[in-house]
Amino acid sequence: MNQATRIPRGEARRRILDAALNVIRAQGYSATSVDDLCKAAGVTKGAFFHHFASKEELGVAAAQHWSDMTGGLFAGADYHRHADPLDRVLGYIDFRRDILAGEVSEFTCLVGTMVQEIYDTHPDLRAACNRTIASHVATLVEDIRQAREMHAPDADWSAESLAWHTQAVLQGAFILAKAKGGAAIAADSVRHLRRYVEMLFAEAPAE
Amino acid sequence: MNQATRIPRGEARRRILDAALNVIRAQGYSATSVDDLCKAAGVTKGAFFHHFASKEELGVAAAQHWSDMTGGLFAGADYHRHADPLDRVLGYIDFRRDILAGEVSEFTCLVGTMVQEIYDTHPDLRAACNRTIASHVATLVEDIRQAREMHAPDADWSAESLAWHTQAVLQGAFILAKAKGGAAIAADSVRHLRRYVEMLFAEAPAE
DNA sequence: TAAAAAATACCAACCAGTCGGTATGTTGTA
DNA sequence: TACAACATACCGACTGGTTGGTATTTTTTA
Repeated sequence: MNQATRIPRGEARRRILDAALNVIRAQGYSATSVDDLCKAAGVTKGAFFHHFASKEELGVAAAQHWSDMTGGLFAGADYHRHADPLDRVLGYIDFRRDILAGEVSEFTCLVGTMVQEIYDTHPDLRAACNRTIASHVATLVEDIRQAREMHAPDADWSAESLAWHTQAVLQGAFILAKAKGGAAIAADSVRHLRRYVEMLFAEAPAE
Repeated sequence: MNQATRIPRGEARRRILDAALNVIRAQGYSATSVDDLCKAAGVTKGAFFHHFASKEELGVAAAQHWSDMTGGLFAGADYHRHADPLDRVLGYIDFRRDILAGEVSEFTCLVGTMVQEIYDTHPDLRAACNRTIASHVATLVEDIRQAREMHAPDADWSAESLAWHTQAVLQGAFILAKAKGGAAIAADSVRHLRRYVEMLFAEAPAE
């Protein structure tokens, strides 16, 4: 009967992955059933298990899909245009703050949500989430390293550890936003993060 | 047959709550079934639903129980002995860092884990988690306010926002620890937080 | 027409929650 | 102080519905 709404052949997998991004961010991984995903994607269960051997495998693929989507978003953002690497780092932080708008489920992180629930019960999915976070961290490290060499070469912290710290602040900010029911508290935390980075690179040279 | 292992009358409720703290932190809220909780607590399903009208109501009670347990832990810690409020704030941060040891599920936060999953689907439980975090934040605000007045009265941030920021860092650090499978990365982030607080209160007066 | 892609129908295990009933107090009263 | 009346705590089999996953059939396209 609903021929008009039939989905084009070959698109089921992508539609399931796109649906997973939204549904899992709103409901969590465990509370999201395969049927929920099929309904949101507009496909049948048969199509689902044709493309994914299990729910966990979908989760792993969704983590990679999230990595691809957000990777494109950040790669295309224009904070990269700054000549000074510190401006690129601060531009990244500002970009993250600007994103904090609208519904909570729209700006929070898929892999942060998933790994919170499944880290001890689904090793492969945990590893996939870790890969996604680590690959995003890797895109920050080079700018931070350059900024450190230029502005704070003797600092007692590593570029890697600061890059991971930015992710800790963001992930924690998402949790507070979920608890309070709004983005404002998250933006406050990102502003503290910006101030911290400014101070790290503004310190007077050793006297 | 197992008369010896029968649990004393009146202890079922407490045992369920204690079990919930551990099981939910390890498996997440949604993935934890009522039967899981009953098994871990050594009680029957009948006892469970005698004390809690629903799984969500158990979650709400567990958030309060967590608040009571951790509230006692922090109230009894000896960073409160410092005369300078800044030392109390830094002592709190060090205390949080020292706690980061052992199994991930033993140092992570119950309400952070729960609210991540259920913020959009279980309003009462979300509110309970928010109350727990807010009440912990409240225990920090007074020390931060005093430290601010003493060391940085003209700062362009509020005591409340810094207190919430500490929780963002901690919650985010837990997520990274879950993703990476160890406490080390979390301790790194808490060290960044300490450095930030030190710098906030060490700034030279306006020139 | 062969093979991939998707739909349909179905299963056994499991889920949150219910129910009738028992064991163990606690309270009122003579 | 004895005992009836009642309340609380607990038990575990059971229910309707849902779960992740499978087996089979139909459709599409190369």
